[in-house]
Amino acid sequence: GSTDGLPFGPFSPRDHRTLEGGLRSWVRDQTGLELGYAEQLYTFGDRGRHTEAGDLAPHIVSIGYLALAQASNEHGLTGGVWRSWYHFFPWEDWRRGRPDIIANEIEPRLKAWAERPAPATTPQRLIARADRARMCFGLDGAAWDEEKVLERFELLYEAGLAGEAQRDGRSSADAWKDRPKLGASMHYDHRRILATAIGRTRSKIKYRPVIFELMPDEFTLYELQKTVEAILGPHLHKQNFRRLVEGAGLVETTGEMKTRTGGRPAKLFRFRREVLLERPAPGVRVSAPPNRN
Amino acid sequence: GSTDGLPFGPFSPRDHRTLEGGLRSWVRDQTGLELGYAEQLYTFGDRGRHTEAGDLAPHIVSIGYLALAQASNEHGLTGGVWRSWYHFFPWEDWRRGRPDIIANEIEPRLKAWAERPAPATTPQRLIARADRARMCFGLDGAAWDEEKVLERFELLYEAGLAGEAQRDGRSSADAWKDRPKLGASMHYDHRRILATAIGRTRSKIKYRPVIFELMPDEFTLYELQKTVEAILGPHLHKQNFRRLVEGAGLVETTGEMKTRTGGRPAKLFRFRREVLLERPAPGVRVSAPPNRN
DNA sequence: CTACATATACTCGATTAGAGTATATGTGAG
DNA sequence: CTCACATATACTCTAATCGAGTATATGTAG
Repeated sequence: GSTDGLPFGPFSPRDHRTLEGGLRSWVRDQTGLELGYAEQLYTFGDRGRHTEAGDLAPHIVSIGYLALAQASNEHGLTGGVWRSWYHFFPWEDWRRGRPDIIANEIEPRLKAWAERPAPATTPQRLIARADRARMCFGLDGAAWDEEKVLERFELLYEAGLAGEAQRDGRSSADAWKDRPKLGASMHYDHRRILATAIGRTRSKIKYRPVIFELMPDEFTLYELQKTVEAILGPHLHKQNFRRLVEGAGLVETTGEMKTRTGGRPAKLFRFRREVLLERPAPGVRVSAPPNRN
Repeated sequence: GSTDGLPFGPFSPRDHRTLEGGLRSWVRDQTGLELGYAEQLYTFGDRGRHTEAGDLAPHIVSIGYLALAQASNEHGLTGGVWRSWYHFFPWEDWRRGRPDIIANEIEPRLKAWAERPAPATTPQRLIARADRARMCFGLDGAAWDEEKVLERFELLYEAGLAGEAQRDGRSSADAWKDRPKLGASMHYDHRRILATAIGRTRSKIKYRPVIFELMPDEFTLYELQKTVEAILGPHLHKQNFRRLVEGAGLVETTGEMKTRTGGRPAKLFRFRREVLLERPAPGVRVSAPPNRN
């Protein structure tokens, strides 16, 4: 079908010495992309992960990775297509303020779900459905935590609002059963893996300079800010962002300027590699602005 | 031999629905311990992990977990022995100030190692040996980052200062070859896994209230502080610790007092579960005091 | 030449974090 | 019995940081 999925492949110790080496090699084969920074995310091995493929399929354990590549790399794409991650998680894109889908779709449908009794098998200790919805999606004045990407997806999945839930045969007595599902579905549990990756990226850029894995060698602070915003969601206070990034010693000027920015020309900067030797956890330490519901 | 190792066992989707369920079940069988909080750490699957078992051994992929259990649980231990993690990582224990082993053993031996040329196969981008040693162990005035447990162990391993390196056949032209190795070795790559677990725990308690998984239901703030210090290493400013923990809404008084503390009786506290509904990332947000080299 | 957009410098106030002082109240040695 | 001691707890002070705003510079496009 037209459902998207992540690149994946088998690992054999015969062919590859390390897991990460295997990853790089078949991502190269499948997409033509040369990966930069890569880190392990999570290993998915629960029974029934591959319901999509039928119950008789062999048990597969998948090791999810997060990897970054420079945007310029995209031209070399020989297989697959590029997709914005917000295609699969529209509620995560706060760049133009709180996404409408939260108030229009998520909030009412989750509230309806919260009012139905949870199955008796649910352990005691668990937080009530309504409270989970509130904390995850920042409803009723709660704060939006941009790192809780996985929690939010799992909640929607449990509530039967993700396409995958239906496919996996999770029945849901949802009154909104026939309403469109939220965000584009993916093969297997790949959307879960992607959710983990987004959350990890959002957390990581705050204490490791991985943002520069996505940038060209030279860039303006505005471009850097737009990249950070694309990852984190909310838009940032420009003056403070500058102060932050320069004060943290993350960048240095190249001496060049970039004109044709649509305004005053901007200084070009590059990543200041020495920062790795100076600070234990250098990163873009932005905190989300207060809740803007 | 008398070498220690972590509890481990096989996973079969036949017996267990989830990876974590499998973990809990055979930890219970092997040790009698009932695990509280558990989280996946890392999956170790590189070729040659099991050198100890010989080259012909089948390739084994291990999924490392971090799990916490209450101290009182310890009495139920039916298998294995309890060990302080500082038995394996003596340089991580900063509770009584900077451990002597750093100045007496680690610093001179790492400096000697740094002066020898790195093998030609080492990639360009890598940070120089001396700089890595400096950043990892806070030498020459650099800050000590208590979360870099894995980086430190890997450095010692590479430098041939861990017993496992010798066992794994990593030759090292170390002038100190016959000097005692640092910290107690463990089976396979279990010390690596433990290092990952320590680092993750140190990071986690700062933004998740997992510290209470280790505490009894009621405790004094002093006991809580000692537990945090046992995990993080450095000792904390008592008055500020109180302010922090109470101000964050993490605890509430039970109304009871604990006498026989060796001083003025202390109020008893319990974990305030509601904090989970109030703050997105509640935890013991202590930052390490400035470097005390 | 002027509107506009972006770049960049500087200021201000609130909050927080590190550190210290002061005082309260038990236990146990003599 | 009392006093040294250890711990508990309240409060203060100062510096650093953070969010937010103001002011000004310098291009491009019409």
